Amino acid sequence: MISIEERFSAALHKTARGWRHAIDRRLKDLDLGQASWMCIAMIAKSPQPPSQSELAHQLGVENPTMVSMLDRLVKSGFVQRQPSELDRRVKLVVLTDAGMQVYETVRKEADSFRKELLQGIDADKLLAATELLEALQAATEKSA
Amino acid sequence: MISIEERFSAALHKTARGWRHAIDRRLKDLDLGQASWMCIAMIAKSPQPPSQSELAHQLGVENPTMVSMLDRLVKSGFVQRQPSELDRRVKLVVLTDAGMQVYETVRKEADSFRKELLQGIDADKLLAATELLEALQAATEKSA
DNA sequence: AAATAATAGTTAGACACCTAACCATTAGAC
DNA sequence: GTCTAATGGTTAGGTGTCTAACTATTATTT
Repeated sequence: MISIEERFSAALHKTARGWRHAIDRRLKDLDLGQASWMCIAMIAKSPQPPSQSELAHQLGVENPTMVSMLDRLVKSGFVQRQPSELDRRVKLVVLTDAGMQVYETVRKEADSFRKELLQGIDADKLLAATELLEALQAATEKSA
Repeated sequence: MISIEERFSAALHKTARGWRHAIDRRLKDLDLGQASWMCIAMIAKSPQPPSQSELAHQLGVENPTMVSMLDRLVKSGFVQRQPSELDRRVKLVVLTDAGMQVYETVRKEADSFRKELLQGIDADKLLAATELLEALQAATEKSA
C-alpha cells in the first residue's frame, strides 16, 4: 500500500516534468529550451538590466550555469553582456531586439498554456494547493 | 499584479526543484544523483528484472538517457546487463549486491525526508493537493 | 597603506536529459 | 518464405545543471 506522502511526491515531480515538456513542445519552433526562455523572460521583466549573479539567483541556478546559458544566448543573438561602469567586476545583461521579440512570443504561449491547463480547476482548491506548495518550497530552501 | 495561475506555476516548479536538491544533498555521500538512485530503486521494486525500455518508461525518460545512465551504473558496479534468452534484442537489468545495499540506504533517507517535510501538513489539504496534481499530470500527458 | 576577505565572473569536468540517425532482431503482411 | 514494419538498444551531438578551482576586482581589517 502506497502512502499519501509517496503519492504526493510522485505527483509533484511528474506534474512538474509534464508541464515543462508540454511547454517545450509548444515552443519547439523557437529552438529554445525552457531554461532559455525563462531566462529571457526574467531579463525582460527586470526594471534595470540585471547582473549575471542577480539573474542566476532569480532563476535559482548557480553562477556557472548562468555563464554557459548566457554564452548560448549571446551566440544566438538574443542578449548582450554590458560591462558595468560602477563596478568593473560586474557585467549587466540586456536583451537585443531579437530577444525582445522572442519574449513576446514566449509570454503569449506560456500565458495561454497556463490558462488552458488550469481553466477547469476550482479557484479555492488552486489557491490552497499554491499555498501548500509555497510552504513546502520555503521548507526545502530552509534546509539548504 | 501576479495571477494565481502564475503563482501556482512558479510554486510548482520551485518546490519540485527544491525537493530534488534537498534529497541530493542528503545523499551526496553516496555520490549518486537523484536520477541514479531513482533508477536503482525502480529496479529493486520490480518483481521481474526489467528490460531497459521498461525501465525508461517507468522513470519517464527516453531510451538513450537510460543507456548512458546504465553505462554509469554498470561502471560503478551497481547493476548488470543480462541478455534475455527469449528475445535476443532485449537486455534485462539486475542489481548487484552493492546495488541492493545502496537501495536500502536510499529508501531510508527518502522515506525520512518525505515524512519530515510533510509532517506538519494537514492530511486533507495534502490529499486535495495530490488529487489536483494528479489531474494536472494526466492533462499534461494527454496533450503529448 | 598593505594584507586579507569577499564578490563577480569564468573554466574544467561531470551528470542528466533530449532528438535524430543507426544496427540488430523480431513480428507481420503478402 | 520473403519483404517490410516495428522494437530494443546504441551512438552522436546539443542543452541544462552541478561542484571545485581559478582570475580580477572591490571591500575590510589592521
